Amino acid sequence: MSPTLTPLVRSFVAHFGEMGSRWGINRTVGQIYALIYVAPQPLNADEIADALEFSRSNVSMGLKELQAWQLVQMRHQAGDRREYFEAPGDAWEVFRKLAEERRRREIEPTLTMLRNALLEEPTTPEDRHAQKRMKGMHDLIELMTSWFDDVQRMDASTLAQLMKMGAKVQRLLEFKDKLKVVSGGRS
Amino acid sequence: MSPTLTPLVRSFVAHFGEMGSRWGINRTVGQIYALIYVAPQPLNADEIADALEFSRSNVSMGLKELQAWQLVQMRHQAGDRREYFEAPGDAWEVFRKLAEERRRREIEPTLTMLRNALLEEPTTPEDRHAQKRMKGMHDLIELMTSWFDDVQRMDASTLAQLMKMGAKVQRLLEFKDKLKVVSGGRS
DNA sequence: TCGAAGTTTCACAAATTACTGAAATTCAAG
DNA sequence: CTTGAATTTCAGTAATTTGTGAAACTTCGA
Repeated sequence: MSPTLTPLVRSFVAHFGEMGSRWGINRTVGQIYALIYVAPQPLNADEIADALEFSRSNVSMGLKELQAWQLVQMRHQAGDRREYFEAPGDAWEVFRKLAEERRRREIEPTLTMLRNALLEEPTTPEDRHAQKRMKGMHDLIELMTSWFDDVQRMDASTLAQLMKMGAKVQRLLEFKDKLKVVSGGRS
Repeated sequence: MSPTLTPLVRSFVAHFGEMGSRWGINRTVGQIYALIYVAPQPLNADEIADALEFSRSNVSMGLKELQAWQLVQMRHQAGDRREYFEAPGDAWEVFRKLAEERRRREIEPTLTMLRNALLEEPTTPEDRHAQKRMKGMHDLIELMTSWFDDVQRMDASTLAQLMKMGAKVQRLLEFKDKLKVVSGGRS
């Protein structure tokens, strides 16, 4: 990191580097994102390589990965052929993208594997038991992800409202059930 | 993996090995968990080492980590000094544990860093801008995690109800708002 | 079409992480 | 206490992942 970064930015960037591995991205990628995130204006690859003292190609790879995650977007500036990068400011959108990508990488493959495993005809008692367990895992994941789909489709204000309600949503649900009982409806 | 495993179990275990790295655990740990998860009865360390063809110490380490994640529990069997391990069957509970642990490792450190950064007095325009961005990140994470706390505190049936409703919860919220308007209440 | 500015690829080096087996430790029964 | 089965630690090695710099490639303007 070149001395042109302020200590505040420097420590933010360093933290993202350290956490990167826990988040499934590498150090470099984390730091590049952090730098772009706090920068007051879009940065180009050279500025990033210079500020973080990374090799130019490393920055190029990192930017490519961040674009795959849709965490940064490319902009062009008038009269400059270079590509500039910035981090979208809408935090909700960022969260949504992260969750979506993570799901694609960390959940979907497992769901596919489980579905296939459940199609097999069990041949032994062990397999029969194993399939029961797999079914349990499969059903939970399916429920969670389809709920997540629903939540993601909500607009930000509904979501914010839901979140701010927190556990109070429980009371609302109870209330709803009471209404149904009184009017003789069913779920 | 010894030939005593059926192909079904074998592929389940192999999948957890491959996915392990994406989930922030290592291959060995993933495979050990998978094996315990589908096993019809608790297993001891030797059985695991034998079935997966891992060194005994590797299994020992892996079990230690799984216990730290609270994904397996230890049992003792009468007249046998060895420790036997099994995976809790309640999938909700497993999910809760995973989420909690992940939060502790992946979110809390960042929240702490952000809180500290926001206490600093900005000395330059760049820092002022950087702090604004950090505040945005901080607030979102805080909102998400506190909502998560709320959700976790709900009992399983409320949660299941909420999830099955999915996007329909939006209608319920709108309904609630209408009631408030009619009765002159406020949020 | 040429060349300059920019980006990407690739083979290798460096660093990190995972795994092993021997040695040390723990623990319960005799 | 002593013994021995079981578990854990640890240092060294193996494997994987990450980062570099040179070279290849792309693109756009003249």
